[in-house]
Amino acid sequence: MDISEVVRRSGLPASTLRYYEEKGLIRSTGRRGLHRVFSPVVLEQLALIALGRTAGFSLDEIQVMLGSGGDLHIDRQMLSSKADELDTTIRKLTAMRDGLRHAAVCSAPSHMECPKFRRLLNLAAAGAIGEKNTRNLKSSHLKTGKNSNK
Amino acid sequence: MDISEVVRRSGLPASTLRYYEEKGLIRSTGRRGLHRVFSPVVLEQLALIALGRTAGFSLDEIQVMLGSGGDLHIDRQMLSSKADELDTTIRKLTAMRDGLRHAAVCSAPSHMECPKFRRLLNLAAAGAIGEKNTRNLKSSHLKTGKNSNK
DNA sequence: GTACAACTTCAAGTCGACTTGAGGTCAAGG
DNA sequence: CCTTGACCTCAAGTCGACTTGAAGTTGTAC
Repeated sequence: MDISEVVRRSGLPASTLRYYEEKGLIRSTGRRGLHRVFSPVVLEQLALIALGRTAGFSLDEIQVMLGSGGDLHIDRQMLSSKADELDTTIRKLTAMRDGLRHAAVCSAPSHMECPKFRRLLNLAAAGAIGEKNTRNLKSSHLKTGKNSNK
Repeated sequence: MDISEVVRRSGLPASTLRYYEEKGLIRSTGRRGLHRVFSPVVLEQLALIALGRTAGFSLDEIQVMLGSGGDLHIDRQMLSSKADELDTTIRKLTAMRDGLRHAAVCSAPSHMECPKFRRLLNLAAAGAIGEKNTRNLKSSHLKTGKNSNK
């Protein structure tokens, strides 16, 4: 497969594939002239990378999991702790979602006067302010506007 | 209150407070000499900002909500749609968590041979690759290491 | 055989939310 | 009055994951 086919089948832009290769996350099996040649295996690896990214792993962490050998060696302990982290995140987001949901239909004249909203506020203050972890928890959903256009 | 008290009570560094002021998210009520003076109201606003950040709003979005007036005017529709986005995120993370959880205890010799893991992989491939939104969903939990230390 | 779209490399730019550093000012305690 | 440390400003740097652009090369269809 040449790069354009990988692009087609993975949905990732060529620049990303080159970037991943440069980082050592994937490998092209050779060159036809200058052009990279990929084995279909790369598609599976890309799916794995996507999986990892979605789970919140950084590319560096993923690189470790993929190992330099062909097949992955994933530390089960790491999986477990990552799952726990995810769980914490999920709990937070759930509280947030419920709070937002309520605020959207709350009858209080101002959100500030709604006890539930204030409770949510405290939760946020305790969670995001004043602690050392838990910062940088973004999840910017469909924020790709500028990227995917041009 | 001077800035050091806001720092103490909010847990945010002074640089962040100055940054927020520069961005128009908070306001100092005056100066004592060069030094900023804040009203206690700012603490409530900071909690609100933290809330918004945790829910996945950008600072720009939050700025709109806080309005230039003192009290917030939050679009209920926006809350609702943000809640929906959160919900989608939560669902994804939940699937991911369960998959990881399983992979951590799976008896298959390699993860690749576990049907559940492969299903997760497909899920990730469908979700993160090949679609236009849903990228950039990080949630880097306790990834503040470098920040909070120095 | 030649045009040209598709590939290549490498350096630099982008985005958001801050942080860091240099260099300067000043309110308050002794 | 004078020191000092907390505060100030402004420009530049950081981090991760890519993207963009310029400039060059080349497989392939005609």
